[in-house]
Amino acid sequence: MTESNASLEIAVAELLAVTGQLLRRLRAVSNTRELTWSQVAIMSRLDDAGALTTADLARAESVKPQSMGAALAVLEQEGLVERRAHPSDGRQVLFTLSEQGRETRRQVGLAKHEWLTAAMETLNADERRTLIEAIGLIRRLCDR
Amino acid sequence: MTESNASLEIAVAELLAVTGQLLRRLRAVSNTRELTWSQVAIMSRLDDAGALTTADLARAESVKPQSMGAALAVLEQEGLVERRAHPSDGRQVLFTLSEQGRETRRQVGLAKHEWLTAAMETLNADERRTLIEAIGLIRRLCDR
DNA sequence: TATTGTTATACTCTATAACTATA
DNA sequence: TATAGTTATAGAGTATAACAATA
Repeated sequence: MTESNASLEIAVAELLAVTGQLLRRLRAVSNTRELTWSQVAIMSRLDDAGALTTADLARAESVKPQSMGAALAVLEQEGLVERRAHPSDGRQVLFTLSEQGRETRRQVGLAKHEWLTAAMETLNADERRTLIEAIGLIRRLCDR
Repeated sequence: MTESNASLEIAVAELLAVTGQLLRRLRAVSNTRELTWSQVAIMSRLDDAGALTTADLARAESVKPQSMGAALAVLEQEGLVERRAHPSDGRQVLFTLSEQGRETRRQVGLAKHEWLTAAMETLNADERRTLIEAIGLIRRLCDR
């Protein structure tokens, strides 16, 4: 029990460390001026879901609605997302990817993935399986 | 091959998505005013390594030396790290954790881990093993 | 000349607080 | 009253550019 707690604590510290490390590494290698990682994340959500409100996106990305509103305003100004009124609730605003947004996301998104794709190609089949399984686990932790 | 590339690309996208998600989730749950995640990361490095230069830390955390310098200046001002001259190279500056830094890191660090620790406790033994293995793999990707 | 670090400046991401409009 | 969104403001984290000191 003591031992298991200790190893759990180590695992927690390592997961935190490696998450930050991966994030900064990604920022360092992909310094394109075209789309930031946060923008890619938002656009991916919209591409998957079709249309989402500011609040939906904020919840999904674990940020405050005001923060998401600011991010969406930038994307809208750049013509990458479009807003339309909610059909039945006048308070809500629905966002979708614009055609240009879809195209930009496809091109820039892939370019931004390059480094990580190359890195993951160095893993063998077992290792990739482990990593993919772990991704599902982390997602579960986040959704708790 | 096409299939394997497609699944690799999906894995890349998912890893990126879940990394950002975990990061924002952590920021959202641990909004303590005491230490930021970046500060915890730097202090952990110093605790592990003993003494490191600005450039060492910048490399380790994949940020520019100027960025690391700014972060260290804040930590120093708060009495959490101490600087001393390099014994043989007058340009370099060595940083170590202060006694207060070590103590703060222990207390605040553990508090900041709480949410993730609780989340990881919901995983079974197999799942934890998978996650721990994946952490090592991601570290390898980052160090490439 | 190359390296280490500092200073000045700016941008991104996010937060909190106060407000408006709609339900 | 409660919810969705906006506006205003601030702080953390990082980057680039220009500089000084040392190797």
